[in-house]
Amino acid sequence: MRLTTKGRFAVTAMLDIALYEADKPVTLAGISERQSISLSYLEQLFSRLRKQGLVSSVRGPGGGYRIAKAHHDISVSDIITAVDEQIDATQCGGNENCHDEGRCMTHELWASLNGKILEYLSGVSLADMVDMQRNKGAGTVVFSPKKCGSEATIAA
Amino acid sequence: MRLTTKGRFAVTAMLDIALYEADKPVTLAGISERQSISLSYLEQLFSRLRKQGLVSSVRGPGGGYRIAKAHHDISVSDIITAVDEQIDATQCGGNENCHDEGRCMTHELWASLNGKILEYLSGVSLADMVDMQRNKGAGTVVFSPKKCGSEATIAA
DNA sequence: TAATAACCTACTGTTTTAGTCAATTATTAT
DNA sequence: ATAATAATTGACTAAAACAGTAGGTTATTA
Repeated sequence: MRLTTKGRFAVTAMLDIALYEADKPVTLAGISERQSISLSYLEQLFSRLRKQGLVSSVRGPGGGYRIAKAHHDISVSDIITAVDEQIDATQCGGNENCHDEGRCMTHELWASLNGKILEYLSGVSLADMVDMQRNKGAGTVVFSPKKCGSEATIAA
Repeated sequence: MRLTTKGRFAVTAMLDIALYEADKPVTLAGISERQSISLSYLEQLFSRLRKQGLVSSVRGPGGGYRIAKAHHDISVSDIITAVDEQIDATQCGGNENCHDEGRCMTHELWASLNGKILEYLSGVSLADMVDMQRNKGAGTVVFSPKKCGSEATIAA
């Protein structure tokens, strides 16, 4: 998988909108200032976020961006995949470059890891992040994992 | 975190040794052939694996590499950190580049994800991989996670 | 009609990845 | 002794990805 500043900035920016959006949409210039992220870089990111339907835009003065869905319907993995365009740890996509028979020896390991990461990131929603941010300094916050006991089962 | 072919090749190579090591140590040339990994690239990787004490080397004819510890005492995360020299998803290491107050808004999220990944990768040992590889085609293999219900608890 | 702000495309410097190449050192078999 | 083997070391490199910059266009509102 790929976890870069692109994904990190995207999550930060989405959280920023979720926190500051009220009657008016939030401008990229505002996000840029508050989070110290380059405006042009934000534009690139939001081009993708908009195409994936995560945000909606309003042009002209007083315009900006809004979160396009309910906050608990957007997961961190949604945001990262929107800007990073792949969240895959296998690299041997479909038993391509493993010269022997089919998939490489460690294929199942990476596929399983991939599942773990995705399971976690898709279990944290924008709403969770907002709650966490608001409760900061107020004690302890717990990320709630969806369910328990989901072993990585591999069929040979 | 950083998950590249470097780490993948290292795990594959270690597994190869674990499978083929008997009375004789295993040569890099042999690994190179079986796993189609460049010999020179393997040399770089094993330089680090040796410095981390994961393998021991024997020079000269009949020489090669051996796994230096018990197979169940080497985890996948040990191997990856040995060659990749960082397994960190935060990037703001110690509240450096967050201009406001201390750590950035999403710091806890990445730290928590980091913990998840590390928890999983350190729970899979070389011995597990060997078992899995030997049991291949014999049905279903399950990676045993250490324990259950380990929520990501974040103190604000 | 002027300001605002999204939108789009192309370009760029730096770092990382994934190696290659060439030489050296230690060990064993002949 | 010496030749072959195999680890060990260090420097170098092409290509890709990352992290932006720059400059312009379009739509909307005051």
